[in-house]
Amino acid sequence: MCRGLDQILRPGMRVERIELRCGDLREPVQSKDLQSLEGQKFVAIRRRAKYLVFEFQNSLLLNHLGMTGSWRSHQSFDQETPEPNQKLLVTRKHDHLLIHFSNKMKIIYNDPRRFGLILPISKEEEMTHPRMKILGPEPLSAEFSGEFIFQETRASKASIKAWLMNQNHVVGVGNIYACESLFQARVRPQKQAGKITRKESDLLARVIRSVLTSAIEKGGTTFRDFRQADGGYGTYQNGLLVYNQKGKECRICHELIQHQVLAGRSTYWCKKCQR
DNA sequence: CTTATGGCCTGTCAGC
DNA sequence: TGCTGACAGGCCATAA
Repeated sequence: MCRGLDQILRPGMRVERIELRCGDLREPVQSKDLQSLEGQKFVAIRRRAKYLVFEFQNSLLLNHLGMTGSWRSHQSFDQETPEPNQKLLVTRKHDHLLIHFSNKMKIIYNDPRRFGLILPISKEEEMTHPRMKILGPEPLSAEFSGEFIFQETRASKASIKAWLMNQNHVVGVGNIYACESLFQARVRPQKQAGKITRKESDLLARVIRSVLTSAIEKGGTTFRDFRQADGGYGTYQNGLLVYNQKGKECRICHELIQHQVLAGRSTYWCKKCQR
């Protein structure tokens, strides 16, 4: 999503108007909270954990997609042939926020389940905001290593899967990627985090990097309505080894893939390959 | 303090 | 076909 938006948004584009249609998201947001963005130039977009960070001249807009959030763009005005061929702006159900730029480009935030978050903050707050400061290291950063996992899990009585999915420990590892990583590292999701060995920690760090890198390359995992900014689908679901594979044969040992709800989330594993 | 659970929402799918 | 219930990639308030 970040890459898709980066292709569309150009530094210097000015926000003409912010149109909030529904502020009833994870945290309520009101039009007046977003008003100061109007008139500001767009600077850049980046990602921190599962948040998109829109950087403008004087402030930031954080956006978490939750489970079903997505952005698409709309060029409502054809510069070459203005009046007669003007494209109508077509909006859809669950379009909650529209950012209108002065060059007639619009980006539209759509989120059926409204688990997403729109949060305007100042540039100074990026590191100190309660939602930001609790976040663990990026899994693709140097800070995230086998040593890190081993040290940080010593006192934990939670399952390794719950530990990995806790964004305070390491960010970006969601349910699918936790299942897939644990399979590749041959570690059972139910294993107590504090009992993970140093060797398992090293392997886990390596496979998490490779799983996430591969998923990013493939544009993510699409099941139902998760889309990229261009409306396309990711293809990571085609290579899933355990997630959503209940009752199918393990690709390594042909044992049937197990399923249970662990820490409230659907969990898949191979009882023979994973110890 | 840590960990587990239920709930937020709407849409989709399988099964009847 | 239409209905119902289960379930969904995240997170947080609350309970234990």
